[in-house]
Amino acid sequence: MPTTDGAATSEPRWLDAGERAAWLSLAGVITLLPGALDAQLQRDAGLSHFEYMVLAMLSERPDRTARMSELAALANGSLSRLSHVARRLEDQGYLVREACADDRRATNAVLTDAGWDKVVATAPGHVAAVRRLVFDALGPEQAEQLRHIGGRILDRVDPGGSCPT
Amino acid sequence: MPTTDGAATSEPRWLDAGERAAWLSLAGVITLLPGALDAQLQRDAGLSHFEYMVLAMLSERPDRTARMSELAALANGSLSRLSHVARRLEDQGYLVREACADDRRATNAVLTDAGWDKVVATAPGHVAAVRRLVFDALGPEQAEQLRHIGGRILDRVDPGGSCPT
DNA sequence: CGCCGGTACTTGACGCTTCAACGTCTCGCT
DNA sequence: AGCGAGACGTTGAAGCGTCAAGTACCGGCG
Repeated sequence: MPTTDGAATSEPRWLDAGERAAWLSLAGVITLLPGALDAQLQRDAGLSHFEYMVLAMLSERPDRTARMSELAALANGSLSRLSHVARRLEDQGYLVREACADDRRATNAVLTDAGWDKVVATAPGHVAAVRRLVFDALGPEQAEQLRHIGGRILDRVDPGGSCPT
Repeated sequence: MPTTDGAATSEPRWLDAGERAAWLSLAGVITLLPGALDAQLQRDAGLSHFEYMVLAMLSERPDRTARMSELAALANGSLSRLSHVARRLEDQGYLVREACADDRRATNAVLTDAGWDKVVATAPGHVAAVRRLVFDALGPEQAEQLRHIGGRILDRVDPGGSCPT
């Protein structure tokens, strides 16, 4: 396709060797880490990583309740994606959706007791996987660096992200 | 995540506050960055990020040729995934698959001239997106840290990774 | 009061990835 | 030789995410 750059297609600033290496590792991480996480959760709990995030985020809200759009933002997913996932989780009895009294356009997702138990049962294995795949490979100062770097990238990718770090 | 363990699992080592923050940003990055990359490539070139990786990796090989399994590893994907994608790319004329003479189980993927042109036309926009989303947010020393951290995580996630650093 | 733009969410269809099964070929062992 | 285990790649079905409507509702303005 023609190079549709708003302005003239000026010669781009290519990545130098270090940036290129950094990019290749990051690209590897973003394509392989989700699969590794999903594999552990699927095997041990029958959940996808996104499903787990939904349940986990909900478990930390007051009353274990959140609006669908709020929950979608917390889990880093689109509202449509959450809607599909919420139906499946509701079918499995892990959460309930109920109309919101204040604003009848809105829907509240509420974690059931079964959902809470599921999170409690699933969290240890998931944390172990995160530790094994990520933090076991890093020293404390690298974990700190990761936090800053991840935060900065996240600001670029998702300018409306909830928490500034 | 609940701090009480009510399940039959052994007490795990939970993430401390810093690790938790680092993990939340990394989780955000791995769920949102792929979509952002795909969006740019899809809009400007009609390619997914994985398709682009396949073409780009192939373009850097001698004779613009690689075995399917080799190419799958370079692009960080499964052989099955590559097989489906290669069929689509072949239909679009960007590569050809031909039987390998040495080992008749194997298949060689070869980038066509059209495929080469596609990479040349697509690369600048893609590099610009990577720069905008990642490196513009980081200083040189952070890029260096990212390279190390990414490499270490990648070793954990994909123990058979091709390039030792 | 009634309309109109915008918000909140849901739904259905389509495309892509995974998973499991298969066909083919290679190599080592007897 | 011939056999069996394993490597290479392809295929079809099933599941999940995205996209583009569609429904229901709020709030402001004429």
